[in-house]
Amino acid sequence: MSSEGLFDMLLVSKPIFKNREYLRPSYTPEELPHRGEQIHQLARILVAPLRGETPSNLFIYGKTGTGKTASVKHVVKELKRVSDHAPRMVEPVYLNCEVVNTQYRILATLANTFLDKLRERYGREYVNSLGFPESVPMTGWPTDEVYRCFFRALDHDPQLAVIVLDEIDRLVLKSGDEVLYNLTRMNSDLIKAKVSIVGISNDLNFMNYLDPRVRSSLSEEEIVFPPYNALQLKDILEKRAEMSYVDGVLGDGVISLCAAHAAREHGDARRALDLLRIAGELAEREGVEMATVTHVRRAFEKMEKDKMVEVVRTLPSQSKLVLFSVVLLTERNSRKIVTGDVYAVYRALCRQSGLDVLTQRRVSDLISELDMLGIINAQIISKGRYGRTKEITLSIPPIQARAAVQEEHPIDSIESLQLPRQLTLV
DNA sequence: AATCCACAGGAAGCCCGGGAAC
DNA sequence: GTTCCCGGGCTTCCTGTGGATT
Repeated sequence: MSSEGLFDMLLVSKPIFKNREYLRPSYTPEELPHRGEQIHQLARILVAPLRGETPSNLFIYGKTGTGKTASVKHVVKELKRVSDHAPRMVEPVYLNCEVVNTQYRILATLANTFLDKLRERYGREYVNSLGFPESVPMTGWPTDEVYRCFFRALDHDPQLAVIVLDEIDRLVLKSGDEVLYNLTRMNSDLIKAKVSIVGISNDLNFMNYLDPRVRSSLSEEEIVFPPYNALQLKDILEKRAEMSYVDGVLGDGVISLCAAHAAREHGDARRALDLLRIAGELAEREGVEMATVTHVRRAFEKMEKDKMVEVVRTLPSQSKLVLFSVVLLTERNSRKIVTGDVYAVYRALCRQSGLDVLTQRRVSDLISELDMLGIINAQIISKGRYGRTKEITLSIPPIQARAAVQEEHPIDSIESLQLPRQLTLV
């Protein structure tokens, strides 16, 4: 192949995408189809304080990819726009508890946010004259000091702080519910300002870890985001496809198939969009002018594969060695793989790479764990007189597993190992 | 019917790192 | 800082077991 033609194919073939950004998870659409009811409820609850009523806290629950975050962001944005003419300004703060996940960091972020707002409104000198610091450092202060700073900055003006805590379960799991307790209690001490907490979670179980007082005050209002069904997903995909794909490049049934796949996985719209995008990217890479259902199928396989490779790559090294043993045996052996074989190879691998050799008892557990993860399949079988064991097969292509494991253990083949006799002569 | 293989998998306890409590 | 406690990874020791073989 001449290097001259290297880019020809890519440039000459017609583009498939108009703008693929609209298919990425980072893009928040203006319009959220099939979430009208939830958005309406959200708006109804959040707008109450603008009419002088006491704000309610709000808890939102729904599986991943059901539009929780997008809906909240959307409503909060609208609310802020409307509130310019209301007696009480709305100041939304969005915090993702996956990132900001301790009491201190949350309070510090809030304090700094409202300090900034104060400066915006009155100028730096005035704010400094009130004895506020330039900013709250992200570490170092006593927590109650940070809290007080936030409190004062907030209560300086009549405003409604809408504090959105996304993935709130992460916070509670890591740092407990003390922050939530403090935040939900604030309203009784605030004079001019008010706060409204919006908690978002995809795990309903975490409520059990909360202090009952926090739980009841956080879930004064609750909104559930049900999964999208296949029809709704199809509708969403169609809208986005129109924005991101060139007209007519999507083959028959492409969107339906993406929707069907995602509907099976608890109606995750994010997954559906990924699928649609990757299918297009595969077609593009091939240099064809249309994405078909075959591309969707391949995109689906690719996504599954990527997920699996990631799981294998992050396995602890002992598990990797066990898995690698299975891979080597799969490549070399025609006979059934059983626990004993795996352990023998595993020991040889350990010795070669200088790792501690675990007991067979432990390796047996590791095998079960790999089975649970779906990387291998281990079935207990009885060979009568010849004992009872697990029969093991690899659930993923050996090359994939190899690639993911080998970066840590560069071993070429089973021949390079010194194995016990009875194994080598197969 | 009894035996016996090659493990499965439960129970108890050790060791270690990390976080909470003092 | 020290002490205490907890959980995870691991070992040791153990009992249990399905079915081909005797």
